[in-house]
Amino acid sequence: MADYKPQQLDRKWQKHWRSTNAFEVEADPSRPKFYCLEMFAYPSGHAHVGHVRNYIIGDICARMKRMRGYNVLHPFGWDAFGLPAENAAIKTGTHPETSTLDNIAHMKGQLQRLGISYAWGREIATCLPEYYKFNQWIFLKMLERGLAYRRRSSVNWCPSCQTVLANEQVVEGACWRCGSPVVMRDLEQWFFRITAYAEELLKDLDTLAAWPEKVVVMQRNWIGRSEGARLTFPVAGASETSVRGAGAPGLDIAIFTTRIDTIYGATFVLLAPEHAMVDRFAAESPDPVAFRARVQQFRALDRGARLTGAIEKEGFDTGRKAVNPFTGKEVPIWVANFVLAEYGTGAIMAVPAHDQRDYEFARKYGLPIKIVVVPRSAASAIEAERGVGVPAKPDRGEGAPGVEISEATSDYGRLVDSAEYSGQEAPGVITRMIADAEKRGIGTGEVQWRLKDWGISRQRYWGTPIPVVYCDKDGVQGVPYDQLPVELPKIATFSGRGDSPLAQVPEFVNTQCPTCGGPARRETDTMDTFVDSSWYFLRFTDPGNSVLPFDPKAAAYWMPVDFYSGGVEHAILHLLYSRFFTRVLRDVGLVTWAEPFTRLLTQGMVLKNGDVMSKSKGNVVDPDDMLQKYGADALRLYVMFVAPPEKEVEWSDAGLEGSFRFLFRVWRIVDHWAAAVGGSSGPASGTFNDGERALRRKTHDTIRRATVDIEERMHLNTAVSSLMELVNQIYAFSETTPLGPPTRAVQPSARIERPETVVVMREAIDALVVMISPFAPHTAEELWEMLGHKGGLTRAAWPAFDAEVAKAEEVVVPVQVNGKVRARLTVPAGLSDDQLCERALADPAVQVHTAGKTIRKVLVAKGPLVSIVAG
RNA sequence: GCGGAAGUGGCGGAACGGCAGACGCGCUAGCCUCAGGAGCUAGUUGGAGCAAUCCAGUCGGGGUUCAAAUCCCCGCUUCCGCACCA
Repeated sequence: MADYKPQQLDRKWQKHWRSTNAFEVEADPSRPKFYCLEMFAYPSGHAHVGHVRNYIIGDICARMKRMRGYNVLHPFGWDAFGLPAENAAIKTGTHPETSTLDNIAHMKGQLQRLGISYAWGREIATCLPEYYKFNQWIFLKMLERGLAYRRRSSVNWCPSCQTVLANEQVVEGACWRCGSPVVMRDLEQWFFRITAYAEELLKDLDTLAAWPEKVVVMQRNWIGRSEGARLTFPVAGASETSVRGAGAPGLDIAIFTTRIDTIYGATFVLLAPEHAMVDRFAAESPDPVAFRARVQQFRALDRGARLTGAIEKEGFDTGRKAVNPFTGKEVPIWVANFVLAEYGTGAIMAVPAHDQRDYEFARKYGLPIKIVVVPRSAASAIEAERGVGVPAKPDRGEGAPGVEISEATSDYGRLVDSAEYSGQEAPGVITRMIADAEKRGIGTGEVQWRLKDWGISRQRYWGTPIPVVYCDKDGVQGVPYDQLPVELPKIATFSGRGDSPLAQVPEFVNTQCPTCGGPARRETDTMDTFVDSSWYFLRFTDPGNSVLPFDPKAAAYWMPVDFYSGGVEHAILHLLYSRFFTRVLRDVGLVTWAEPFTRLLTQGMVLKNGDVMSKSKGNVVDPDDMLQKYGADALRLYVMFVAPPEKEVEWSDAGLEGSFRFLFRVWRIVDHWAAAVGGSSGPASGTFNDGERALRRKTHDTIRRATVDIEERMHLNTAVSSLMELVNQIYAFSETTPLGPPTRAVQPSARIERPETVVVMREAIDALVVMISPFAPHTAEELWEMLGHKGGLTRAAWPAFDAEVAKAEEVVVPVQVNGKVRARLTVPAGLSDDQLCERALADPAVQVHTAGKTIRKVLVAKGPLVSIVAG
């Protein structure tokens, strides 16, 4: 027997694939395309089996589709900018470029040793000017279209290191390096106006039928559309005219609410500590110093406390009043720490009876609570109680009905104590109240989004320079296209001090104004690395283009990505930004559709000792160790067999060994039969005996199952198990032939008398080797060669399923009596329902259970299966 | 709190309303072997029985159906996401 030395096969076939450019492709409109993509990698240095699982999943898909006749694009690249490399540079002095390129080289080797079938000719790395030039190009397009803009925004600042910190550098409110408390600092920053696409991004989620429901829901929540009304609460006493809603500018408080139907219960107004009106009230207050001190307390406290969990709701009275535009009554204005400045208008009307947060706040400070909605279910009970006329408690103040409530009820229902709206019900009354507010000029219907514009400025070195210059005379200007890329200058030392590292490079900062030629300064911030990953899948369609991000024709052929797989941690940001970018590029005219990823798979993580693998936990399984022991194929097969791709799995050495044993089992049986079945060809025909027909049935049934499991259901684990079943049956069949089992040496006298046996065995073994090749490509290629096939496996034809052959001649039909299986009839296939019923009722085991009972019903269900109801 | 997913042998997991536990790991017995942590064969949900077979059984409780792991309702548990979004 030929030795099975998987490590040698790995080397042999990987070399072969490389030297023949086996996986490089060109667009070919005459052939159907398939774009298979795994999320590209951050080059951290070492891939562990958790990362690698994803690449294997994609590879099974890519290899299978190639054999199914598709022109398969399966590229890989590197998400190569980012903070870790810069952090390392600060610590060790190694330049990010050096460490990044080293890491890429190492990880690329790892993936090649796994035999992943990438078109390496299309490899990209986002840290190279050829790539990030087009980040800048897209930025300029956005700038032209008003989709990129500047505004002040706060960043984390470490006063001790004198530097800006990214969110991931802030650990529990403190600097990652020195542990000092982080403060907020306002800087001018660049934003992408993703909110301009909010409506479309939300609506089109409905078209993503082949995305996991979970991801769609997460995106929907993240976008967070809510319908409501923007209403004006004039500040009392500031201007007499404002009471009628024609208020002097700056003296109205705008609020957003989704519950205008509760407005008669709005007994106070709350402002976010950051609300513009707060500063004004402070200035006008009797004691501005004390006022500002309290505000400052909230502004400072907020951020740190929010990380650790729920903060106690606190606030204080501004001493000012606003007029509820519906009741016409004055209500107090408070500042509250839980009101968010960045959502809605930064101010709310508080309805303590119908909002739990407002309720807690009202209770704490003794503010009035007024019930204005009676939920349908509780209506009669509460009305009965109200009827007794329990006096209002002092802390509920004027207008509070005599109903004791212990929590807010936010259910919809019938309005009470709401002037002319009393007795009406949501949702109708909401529409009417908004219409009335619009008529009176005190408000308008409005849609609010939880999604905010995307701040892309990073005060970092290792990223794409933002292609903008500032001229004292001509203002903010995009760098002209013909001056791209704005290259990242080499920096020798990384101090980790200062706001933006690039600001410390005068040769970079000082430039000329593209308009007047006078002195100008460059933007020194770099882009968020999510920009890089928001369009890389398009770059793969035309990675060498130096004029455009990609040729629209290339994208038109290859896109959209047919199968995209990666970690669920990118369910929101990366995927949402990619959908946003694709729409922008559509509006720019480079592509013609909006959704970049047709089918999405979020693969589960690989755990070790019940925990996510990580260097710090010391539980990393290095694929290279496994390759050395068992070869790439056993690892690939195991990772696919252990569970469905979406599920997380616990790593098991024993399981890996089992997969190795299976491959060895395949190797032995193919080797055992290679001489007998190899070399010859032709369709399977002849007069087959029972055993031969059974094997053919199994072969074709396996073809059907494996094809569906891989291509449609992505149940790679069951695809493998069906192949295992086929192998088991091939072994069993082999035992019945003169050649015997592969464990026994073949007798010199052994000869296969029946040509049909050879034909059937060849059909089974050929199909097996082809179908196992996506999982175990090295072993399969070697066996394929051993069987005398020429031309390699990567583009061999996937076996064709023949329904006639797979059809069973005899079927086992279970018979249920009152829902329990009492007999199994072995009958020829194709009996009529009546014949089946007749035989079922005649069966002795059935008669035992129907004896003495009346047969009430007999039916034949698909399967087939006979169901008898007796009683 | 809101939203999502899931609960099946000792373990990983199968089963597009129709034979629960495919396939594998582990374990048990036998064969082969100088030996085996190799290979082969058989067994392996629990309980009763020499056995044929019978009873129970897919988190718990109801329901729909000739038929439910699967569909519906209530509850429990676990995991994940969002988390004061007005």
